[in-house]
Amino acid sequence: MEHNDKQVHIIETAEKLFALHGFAGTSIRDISREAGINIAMVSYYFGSKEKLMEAIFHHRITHAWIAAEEMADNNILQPWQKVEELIHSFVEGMSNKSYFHSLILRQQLSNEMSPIASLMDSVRERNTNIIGKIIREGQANGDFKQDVDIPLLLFTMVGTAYQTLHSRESYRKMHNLQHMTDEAFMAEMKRRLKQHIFFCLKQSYHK
Amino acid sequence: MEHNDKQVHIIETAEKLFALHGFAGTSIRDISREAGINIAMVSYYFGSKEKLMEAIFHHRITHAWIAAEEMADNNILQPWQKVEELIHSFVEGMSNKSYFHSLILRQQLSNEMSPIASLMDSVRERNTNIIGKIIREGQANGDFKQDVDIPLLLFTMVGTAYQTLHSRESYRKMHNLQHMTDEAFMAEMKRRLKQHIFFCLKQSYHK
Amino acid sequence: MEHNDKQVHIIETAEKLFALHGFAGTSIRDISREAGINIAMVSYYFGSKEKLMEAIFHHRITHAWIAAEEMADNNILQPWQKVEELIHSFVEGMSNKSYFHSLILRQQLSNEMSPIASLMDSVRERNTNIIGKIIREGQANGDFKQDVDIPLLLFTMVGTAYQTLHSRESYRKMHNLQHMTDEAFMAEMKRRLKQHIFFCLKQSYHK
Amino acid sequence: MEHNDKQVHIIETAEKLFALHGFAGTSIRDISREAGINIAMVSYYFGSKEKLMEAIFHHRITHAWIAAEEMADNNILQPWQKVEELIHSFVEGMSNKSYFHSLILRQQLSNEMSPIASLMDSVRERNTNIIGKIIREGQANGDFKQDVDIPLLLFTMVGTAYQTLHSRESYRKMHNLQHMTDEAFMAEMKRRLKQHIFFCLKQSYHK
DNA sequence: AATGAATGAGTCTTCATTCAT
DNA sequence: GATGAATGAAGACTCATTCAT
Repeated sequence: MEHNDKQVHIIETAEKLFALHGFAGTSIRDISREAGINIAMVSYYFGSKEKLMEAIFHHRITHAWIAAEEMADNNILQPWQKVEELIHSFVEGMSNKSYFHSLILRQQLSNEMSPIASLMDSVRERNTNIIGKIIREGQANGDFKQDVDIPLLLFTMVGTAYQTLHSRESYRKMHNLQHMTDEAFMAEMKRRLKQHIFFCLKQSYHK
Repeated sequence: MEHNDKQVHIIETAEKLFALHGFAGTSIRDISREAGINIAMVSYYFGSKEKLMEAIFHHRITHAWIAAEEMADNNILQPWQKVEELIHSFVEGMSNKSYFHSLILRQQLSNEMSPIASLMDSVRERNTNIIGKIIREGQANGDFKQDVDIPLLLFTMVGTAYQTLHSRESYRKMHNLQHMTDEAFMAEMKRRLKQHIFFCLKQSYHK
Repeated sequence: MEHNDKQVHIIETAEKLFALHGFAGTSIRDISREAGINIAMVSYYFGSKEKLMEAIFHHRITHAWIAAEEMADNNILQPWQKVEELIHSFVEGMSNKSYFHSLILRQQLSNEMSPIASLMDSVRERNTNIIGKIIREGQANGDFKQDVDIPLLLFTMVGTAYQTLHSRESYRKMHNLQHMTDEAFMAEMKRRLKQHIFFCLKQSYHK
Repeated sequence: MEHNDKQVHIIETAEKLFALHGFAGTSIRDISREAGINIAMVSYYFGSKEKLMEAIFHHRITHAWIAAEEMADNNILQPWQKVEELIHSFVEGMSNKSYFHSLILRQQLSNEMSPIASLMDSVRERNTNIIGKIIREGQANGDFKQDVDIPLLLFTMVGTAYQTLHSRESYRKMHNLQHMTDEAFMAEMKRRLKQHIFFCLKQSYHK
């Protein structure tokens, strides 16, 4: 399950190309050309194109969301601070690993039964549980209403973030922010996005 | 630009397969098998696989959103009613043409310059203008705050709806609604979804 | 065997395209597009693409070379005048029906047994006989040497004319005749060509 | 630019088939069947059918005509001996590489602009220069007339040789030489052909 | 451990031809 | 008599994968 440097290089190259052109739209030749490796390396290291895709998911998922779980169990932060922290880490995660999140979205669109699909299902379930734990804690201490629809809340967070990050150029144009540097613009957009999501959730379910 | 019955049949079959498996992941052979037609028909009618994809978009987009434009100019409805109506028609549209909306999402993920991309850009621009018009009307009569971030508002609506409709089975399982018929469940989910989006927007930006 | 106007139009269009791009390199679609007729017309009128090719040859050959035969039997002209006349009519024929002569050359390159090949063989035999008759007449009255190699003589005439007419632009450039009109240049080139061929033959075999 | 044995085998097989049936009339399937190789090898080695055609020309042209250039600059031979030598090497070259010369002729018939066409143009120019050099040398020492039309002279040499070598069977039949072995016949025909061309040129332009 | 050579299956597209009208 | 619709076969080319080295 551990990958050496060369394997990681292939994985991340493939992640990018699969994200941009889809699984079927990316040939092993494309990957090997972009990564500067031999065509036979993919089959050699991963067995097949399919298995390479699975390797990408395992590579990314292994170390993810552990922090979130710890935070949910944290006793110092207030529920709303936890939500804020969750939104923050989610938006940052998505914008840092944007290729991977494109992959997730693509995988979700092809609703097939596959090892990857099962893996993602379990991830989604875990995420729901984390949020559920926070929400229930908030309901217990009177911060949240009783009729919060947790999945919808998760969908709003995920969906809004997806949509915004994938439409960054439209967003920039609509707000006439072309004068900013790329970095400054991204920072500003993420700031507004986090605030916006937080407002959406807070106002909807605040008691 | 007009398509006969057989052409529409091919278009809708391709729309479904492209939505499920992607453009590159769907072969003309797959389409012709599923549609029960000869393999050569696709090239015969549309010229190429690429042109077939364009035909799908033109087929769907031609008659869309005209109602929304009319509604925005409507003088009887209040701004918030218009937003409600917009959410309603958007969610209904997306759930009725779910394959097509998967296609849009896929197209958005491959951020390439193409005739289709330009077409979608203009559609997005039009949608933004419609909402903008409603919001500004609401700001004028004091219904909305002044600092509404219209693009983010659009992204929340679109993103939440996408995410929910594509995760309908997860949603069903999380709420233990397996006892309902498919129709009843969909109706209930859409009801909750519309209400949720409306709350998100209303509470965030209501003055 | 008689062709109506529409059929002749198809024949001549096909002749041009076959000459330029070869038989296999020209599709029935190309022909019908260029001729402005329906795709099914070729099969309808001629049965098949192959049969259309045969029709082209029959169309052109039926009325050809009859004059040459008459001239050979003529009693007034001297043998060398007949040769001169032959060269003249051959060069003119080739430059007037240049597409057809390209076809002949192409057919000759594919040394296949076919109805067309047999037809051309008989034409070549007839041409050889005509020249043979003139030469023998010249040998009888002492104008020609006895050891004239008639086929080689024919090949020189045909080959030189072919080569020159197909390299007209090279010829023009080599002689810096770009200032002339196309018509004037062609006339001049044909004049030189005829004279050149005549000299080649006359000087070689004149007694 | 260097080709291994297998590539040369493919090149020469394709050369033969293209010569006999034309470029469009020869499928990659035909070539691979005749050469006893896998269909994908052509694309694998040469990239495309078109590139294979270019490879044929580069393969043949690279080492050609260098001898001729050296001979033209030779100080021992007399101009007429050089012409004789030129005719000899040209006829031999054409009969040894008859498939390739069919290809050249075919390429010339389709007067298209292509990398190959440019290549052939430069070859033709070089050949003309070589002959021109010899002729001018002959004019200087009084062997040739002043008004020699060099291009026409070249066309006679090339055209006669082409025409004769491609009509060898007709020639054999016309002279009743079926009793000779193929080798003996070819030797005899080439002997007569060279002499014939030499006479044509000599008598036309000898002072 | 790593790779260049090779291939059978599959890709999209075009072909000449047929047939119902 | 003439044609638009339709198709099976074949076209060139690319694919993921294997194997000998």
